Amino acid sequence: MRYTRAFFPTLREDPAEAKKTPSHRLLLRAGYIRQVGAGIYEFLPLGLRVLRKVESIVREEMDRAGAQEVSLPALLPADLFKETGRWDLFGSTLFRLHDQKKNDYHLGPTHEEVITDLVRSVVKSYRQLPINLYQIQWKYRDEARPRAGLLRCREFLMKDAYSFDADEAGALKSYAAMREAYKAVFRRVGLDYRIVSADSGAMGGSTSAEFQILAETGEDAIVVCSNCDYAANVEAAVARRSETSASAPSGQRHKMVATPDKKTIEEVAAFLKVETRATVKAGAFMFGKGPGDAGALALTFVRGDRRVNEVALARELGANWVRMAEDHELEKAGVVAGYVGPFELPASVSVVLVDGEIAGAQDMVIGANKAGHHVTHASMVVALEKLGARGKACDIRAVGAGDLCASCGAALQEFKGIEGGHIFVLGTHYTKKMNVTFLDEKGTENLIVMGCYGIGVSRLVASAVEQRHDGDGIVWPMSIAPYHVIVTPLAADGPMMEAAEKLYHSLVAMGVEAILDDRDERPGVKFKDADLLGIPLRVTVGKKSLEQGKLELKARNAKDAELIELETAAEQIAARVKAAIAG
RNA sequence: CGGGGAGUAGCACAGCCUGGUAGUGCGCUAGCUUUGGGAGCUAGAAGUCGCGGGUUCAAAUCCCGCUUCCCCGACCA
Repeated sequence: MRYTRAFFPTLREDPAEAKKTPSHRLLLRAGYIRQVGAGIYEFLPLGLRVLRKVESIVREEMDRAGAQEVSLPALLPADLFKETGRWDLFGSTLFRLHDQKKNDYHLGPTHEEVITDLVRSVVKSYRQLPINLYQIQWKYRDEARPRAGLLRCREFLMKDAYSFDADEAGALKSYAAMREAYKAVFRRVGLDYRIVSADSGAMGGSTSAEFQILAETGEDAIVVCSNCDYAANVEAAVARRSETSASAPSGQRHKMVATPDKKTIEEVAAFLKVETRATVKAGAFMFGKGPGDAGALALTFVRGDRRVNEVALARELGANWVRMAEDHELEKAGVVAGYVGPFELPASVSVVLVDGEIAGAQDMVIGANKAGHHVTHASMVVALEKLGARGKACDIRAVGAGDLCASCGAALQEFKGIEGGHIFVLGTHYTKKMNVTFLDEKGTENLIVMGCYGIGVSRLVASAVEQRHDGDGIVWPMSIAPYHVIVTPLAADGPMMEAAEKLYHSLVAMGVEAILDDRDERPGVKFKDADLLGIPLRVTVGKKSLEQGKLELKARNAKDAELIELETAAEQIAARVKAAIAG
């Protein structure tokens, strides 16, 4: 590509709409993407080339793993989502529309129903299983708040694969194959990532893992063991229960004390002169199944210095949604906000969860269920006994940095991550709802067991930039760079330009993707643009070195340039590109 | 969906409070000089001031409504 003919609209200044997220800022500035609306982007020539490369890597690894590519529509009639209930369940995130006959349609946010319907119409026998079908398709979700450029869009490119097996064991095998394929994809794209166990949500999944790309701008928090291979999304994380200072009986009788206007843990602990870890923090949540469900009240108790993990809470409650209760909801149940405790609870409170870490604690400060009062020297053991069937001890506390690994006891580290991929065993969640069966060897009808596997293709592009950029611009890995090399003559005509032309043509002939910066610009401008674009290799054709029969080769991620022989430059560069792609 | 901010030339922004000829820098066009990390000078082109309504002799500026975008939070199969 000759730069003078290229559609590379770079910006000298940071666009106002993207000051925050590095990938957003740089992809816009370097002319890879343009924003059309909130969470809607155009891919310009450079951006599309990168997107296509990531797509190709994904496609190669999926094909290698035995999956077959299909293309399902982005525009879908509502019937299938209505069949599984997701027409209602998806709520406002679904882009809905109707045709001229007023029939309901939507844009596909994900394609479980469509693919399941396809397989349902074809597969009748165990002989046809297993199958793994995938597509690379634009998905549409009406995100309440699109943000961070390509990281959270309303239109985004996703690879989604769906496996269909005769039984759970087969599904696990398919899952394992996808896990390996994903590892290959993330490695080839050049991403620093962690595979973490994840919450499967309420969608009936049993086994699932996320491929989390480490980045400061990530929306997810993950914990990783500093010693063993344990890693988890904090939503699903568990940790060793740590010693609570007040775990042993104090020998003192529990006692109600006045704590006027001391509502927060910090206020109470300071007032009673105890550590926050010797107090119990109460929480009140409403939970329910359906989106319109009125919900029920659940009280939670965790150690004073802990927080509740709402996802773990939902899991324990078997709920589809959980939110903090409002004061009027507490009042209605006869509970006093700020002074909630596990003793003397009104009968209207039917669900009480006590975190496992304090379930055995014997000497704690707790709310007295009476305005302005707390109870000291309280035993959670006794509290649980008295609660009977209403109470349950389970792990609902949030896990974070500094907690100890449940499997090996080493310290957990916490990172921010971008969810780049997610693999699930879905089981029969969809096949049951959609009645997708096959006949086994004995002629018995069985439900097909599914798995689903997603990779955010456009999100990986942005993620790569999040991990690979510096003050001057993007630093692409060779495998997904839009071009491998940029040839930069320091004059737009004469011997330097002639040598550059010659090198450029040799490179192209060898299959190297090259840009020739044939613009009549000052060197500084060319260097700045080359750095901003992030092309992995730059060859500078300068006067002095050319007179010695040499060229300067500089890697984008290296500090200095090296001199290479003009004669063999093309071969050397081609070899280097090839080696870098191979990783 | 709750809270905050902003829409003025391709980009970044000033002007608005105190109504009266639409401005600056970058980019763009032409010319001259310059040429190893975003050059200098000269001359130019380029704007329904987000949209609609109102007040006024007169609105980018004041008032009302709408809309879009950004940020924080909630949400995120």
